[in-house]
Amino acid sequence: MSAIPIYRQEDRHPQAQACAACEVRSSALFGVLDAEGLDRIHTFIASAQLRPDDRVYDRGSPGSAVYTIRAGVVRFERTTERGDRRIVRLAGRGDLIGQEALLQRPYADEAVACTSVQLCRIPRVLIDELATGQASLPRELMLRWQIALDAAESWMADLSAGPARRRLLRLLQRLSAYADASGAIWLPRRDEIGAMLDMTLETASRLISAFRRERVLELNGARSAMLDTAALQHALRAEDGVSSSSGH
Amino acid sequence: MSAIPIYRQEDRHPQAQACAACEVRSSALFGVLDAEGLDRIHTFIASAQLRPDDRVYDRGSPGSAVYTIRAGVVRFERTTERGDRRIVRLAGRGDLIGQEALLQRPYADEAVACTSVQLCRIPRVLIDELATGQASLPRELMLRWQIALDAAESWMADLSAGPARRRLLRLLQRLSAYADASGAIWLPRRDEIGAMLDMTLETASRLISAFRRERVLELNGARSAMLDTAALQHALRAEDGVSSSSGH
DNA sequence: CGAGCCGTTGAGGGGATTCAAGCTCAGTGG
DNA sequence: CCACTGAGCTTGAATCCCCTCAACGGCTCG
Repeated sequence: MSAIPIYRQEDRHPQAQACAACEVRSSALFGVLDAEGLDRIHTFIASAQLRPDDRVYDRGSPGSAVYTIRAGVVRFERTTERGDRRIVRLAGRGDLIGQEALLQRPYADEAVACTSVQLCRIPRVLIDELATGQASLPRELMLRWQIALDAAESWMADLSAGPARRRLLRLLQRLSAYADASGAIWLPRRDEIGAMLDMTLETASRLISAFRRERVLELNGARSAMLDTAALQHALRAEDGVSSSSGH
Repeated sequence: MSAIPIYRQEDRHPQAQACAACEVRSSALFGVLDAEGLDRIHTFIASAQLRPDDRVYDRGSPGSAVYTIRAGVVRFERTTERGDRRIVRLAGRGDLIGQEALLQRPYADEAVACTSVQLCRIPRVLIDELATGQASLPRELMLRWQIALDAAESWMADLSAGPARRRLLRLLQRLSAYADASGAIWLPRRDEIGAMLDMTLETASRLISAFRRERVLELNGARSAMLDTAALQHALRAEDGVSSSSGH
């Protein structure tokens, strides 16, 4: 960027340049920092590239860093007492994850890459240090927490209630928010859909097949699909409109 | 408390004395403040008594205060696009609610008293003011956020999956954490159980009846019951043990 | 090329919903 | 005093959605 003084260009750590050029910076945690601030922290931040099913961190492990998602989709899993796993939430581009590390607490969930994922690892000590100087940082952190809380609650409200068909339609609607440049969405494996929506993989498969017949969805390789958003909205309205108003 | 200087006793605002004597103070937000700190803030804090079904705040209304729950149970509700309400989480003694107000955001949920509830209303501006002086306050706030996030995710993980019987057993287990001095738990109305666990009120009623026959539960007036925790644990183990290990 | 993973589809059964009737209990007013 | 009412709870019967069990096909990979 032309605003950066030339004499510092050569001094700057490659990662500092990467941070300055980062396309999610304005919406991410360190959006509040200026170029000088970035210079101070660059050596501690590491960017990483994950492949599908790579773990970001495990539930219960001592948290020493938070992560900003630059690209891709990450899921949060828990294992119930009965031993089956549940996916409780998704996170995507611009989201901050693993914030419990800032409180020196173990991670609350297992975080796993759904798609290929790019993220930045930010050590806890770095945030601690910055928080004393940068007054706006705590507020920024609280905002991230509220975003996560809101996501968890809204996931609960409209992905865990009603008939299987409606839950899956709602999930597709959410996945469309994570669509890539070509408009293709990440389509979970059938058993992953089951873990998200509390249904069996067979039910998920039958529904996906139905949506294909209804032209709501068009498969595009194994884990990718194109959505017909108009047809999706139509199907959702049909779900919400017809049946009785109490319960489901 | 004998540690409080006598000459200040008469000066102290009644609310300041109430705060100093508050039995949840050590676990609540202002546990980090000393007597002097309490003196400064007392005039802004108002305690309130709510009756069942009284609303603390509405979703969407501009948040100007957070609340600490001193006694009772509060539920968070959302209304789905289809028009039916869902209860996404509970909060109880010692919990901080409505934190989104600190970010000058509208409340994310409707908060409603389940039992009779005692709480303290803390204006946003008061927290803003204290945050500049009291360095430990932001950390304390973040901790509350993480507690809320964890509650929402664990609610999702074990109250929204599996057969109706198991979900209701799990709910009873959670409600036992909010039992009063006599050991009695708050028992929701049948349609409220439905809104929490995504089942019809008839199913909830049938299950409650079954639990009474099995001596897991003994009704104790309309909204109150005694739990046999041993029988409850036994029933839960039976649920988790017998059936197949995949799905439910 | 057989093994294993993932997805699809079918048949049958069971658990939860739907529809319906009746019950208790508190509040109200004749 | 007691029928009247309505809200909440219970229970029954029938239906249906979804789960369970099962078989099969496509695909990758050793």
